[in-house]
Amino acid sequence: MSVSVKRGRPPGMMDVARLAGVSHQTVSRVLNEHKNVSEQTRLKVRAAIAELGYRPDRAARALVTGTSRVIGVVAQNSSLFGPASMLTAFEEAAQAKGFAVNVGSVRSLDERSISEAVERHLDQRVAGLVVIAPVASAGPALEHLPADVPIVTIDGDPERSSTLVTVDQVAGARAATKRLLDAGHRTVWHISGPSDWFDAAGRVRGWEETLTEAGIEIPPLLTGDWSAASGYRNGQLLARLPDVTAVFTANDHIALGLLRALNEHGRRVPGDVSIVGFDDVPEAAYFTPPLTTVRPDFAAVATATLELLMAQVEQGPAGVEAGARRTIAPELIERDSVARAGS
Amino acid sequence: MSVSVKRGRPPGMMDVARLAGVSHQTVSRVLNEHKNVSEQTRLKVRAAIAELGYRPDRAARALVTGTSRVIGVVAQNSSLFGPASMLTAFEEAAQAKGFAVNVGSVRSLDERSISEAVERHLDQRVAGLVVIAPVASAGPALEHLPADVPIVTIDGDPERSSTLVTVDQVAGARAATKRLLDAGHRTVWHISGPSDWFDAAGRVRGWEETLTEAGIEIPPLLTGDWSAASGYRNGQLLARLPDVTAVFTANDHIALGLLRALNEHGRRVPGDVSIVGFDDVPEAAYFTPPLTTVRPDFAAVATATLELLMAQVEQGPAGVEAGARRTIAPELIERDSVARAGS
DNA sequence: GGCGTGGATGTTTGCGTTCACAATTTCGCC
DNA sequence: GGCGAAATTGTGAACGCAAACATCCACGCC
Repeated sequence: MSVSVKRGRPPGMMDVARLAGVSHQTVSRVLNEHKNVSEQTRLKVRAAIAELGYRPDRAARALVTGTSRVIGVVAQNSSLFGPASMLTAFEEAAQAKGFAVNVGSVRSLDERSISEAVERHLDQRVAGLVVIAPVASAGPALEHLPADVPIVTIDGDPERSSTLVTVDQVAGARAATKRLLDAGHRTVWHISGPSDWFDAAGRVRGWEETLTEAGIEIPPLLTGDWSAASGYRNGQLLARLPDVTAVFTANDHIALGLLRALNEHGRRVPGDVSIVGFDDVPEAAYFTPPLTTVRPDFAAVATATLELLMAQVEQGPAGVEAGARRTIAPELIERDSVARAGS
Repeated sequence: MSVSVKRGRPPGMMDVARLAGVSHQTVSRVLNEHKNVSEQTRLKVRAAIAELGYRPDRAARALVTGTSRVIGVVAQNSSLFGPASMLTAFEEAAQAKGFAVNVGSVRSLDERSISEAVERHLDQRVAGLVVIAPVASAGPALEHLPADVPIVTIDGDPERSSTLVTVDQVAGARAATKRLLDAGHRTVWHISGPSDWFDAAGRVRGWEETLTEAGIEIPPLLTGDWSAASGYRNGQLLARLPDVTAVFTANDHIALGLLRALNEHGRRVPGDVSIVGFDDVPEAAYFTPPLTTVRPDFAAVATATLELLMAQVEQGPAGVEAGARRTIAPELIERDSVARAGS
């Protein structure tokens, strides 16, 4: 609080240099932790910085270096649990590495919206881009962007050659389905997410494959939209089919809706029907009954994403390219919504 | 794709000016939509911009104008429904006004963490700051920042003189409590949020006031931490007290945990116990039974916040100061978790 | 003792933009 | 038909910083 001369502009490197009795370049060197600065002057400069309350101007730095320490994230603005969790997990990881995160949320995941969000980020000259693009329509939006901007896609199109981090939906779905089969159920039904989501598709595939491998005929697929409402709607149907004893839902919220439908129809969980969800939302342990579910490791996804991105940022995008990938295996969390068939 | 000469640097205003046959300043004028530019040159410049794929460099602009079009938001990184919803709602609103949003999430809401996050944003020379600071400990962190940075606090300390936007917790709690009383219950219990949260305190107060005004003695306060787990824990207790017939929970997740506890103890909702929650999480309608709850209007909060912030940004922080306030009234959403006493 | 070597510091330049001011053109009007 | 005001365009800074290059100094070596 020593000096509070209210000049128009905040203090710059020059001011610090003057106060410390050195050149502005020396100040710059101290800031960037160059070697070849004597301990003595380093201290003087540090003191001057503190006294003036000086902060380096990122804009000026960005201007001269041509790059910022900001990462742009494109995500859906809904409060869908998965994407939202990804976002905060990533933000935290980036922060630890000294990067700021710019969110460009998007109302819907169509090509146009995503393109616009990406453009906005490009305008800001972000150092890198993370796109949480779980649907096919997002692909084309990323086709035509400058080759030299580092980008990592989360839950994007496995077919495309981009750098990608995904949760292993298939493995998660297999674990869920297998758990139900192992409990002695003759077959397992599935309420899926929206069919244009890769996540949903992967979960359907894991379910189908597991059934097929067990030589079981695949029951009709029910389609939801991640919402509890869709779980309830489909549940109305399932609840009337007495031979339905095991359901794997594409996420926990669908499971919640299903739970209510089953309950209203007098079918007990897990007594009459066993259920496995996906996501492990924090409340899943307090559903009635506590939900057995599949937990994706969002922190791991965030870390992997950042690693891949940093590699590109540092080595230049050409260095790594070739579509590096990372797949994160989810984990089955056992709780009380699964019981042995006929028990 | 007409021109793709791979120069090191992206094209600048100079390049555009040369191509259009005008001065760089004219390009600048076109970009900033100055009057006094003839339609003809405007078109020429636009064409040149398009041809080169030119993007103005925000860093350079920020350098010279001394301000950016970026707003920093400090929020808790947890996936707590309220704060997360605020964040996305605000992001969307800001975007519509042409502002980018920089998230600085924070692990816990203590003074140090918040201070650090604020510092990070200040380093980035944000145009304004939004702090979602629902706890008292956050106050001091905002005490000593430069007077000239626009800042709006969401759900902050009502006692402090800062510019503030809040959900009217007291009114919401009153509505919830009153609803229960109107249904004929002799009294209403409450499971609160963490006591250091203003939101939680406000809800407690609304509950107490309503009871007091009705001449009812206030039952012991049970304290939770927003989690379903805490609802369950407190529910164990409540479930054993036969005279508990109405509970107002500080949020929907607590209600969910309570629901499970009640269920396990064979107490039916709403038959034996009526419940009202708070937040209206998307799944609340699919709890068993569907939860009557209080819905805060996050979009309205976001809009109000942005308005207050913009006023400061535009008129300079001095213009508005004096702690402008906005309070958003929540709405009671009737569903099936409340029944007449003794029915 | 001259010369090289390398550490410490200073000087200059330019990043891409806006701002303040200057220069030029256009046009109305008597 | 010329003069002033307004419209349009251009010129030269300056913003705060890092990179490249230049300078100075101390030290050790043959």
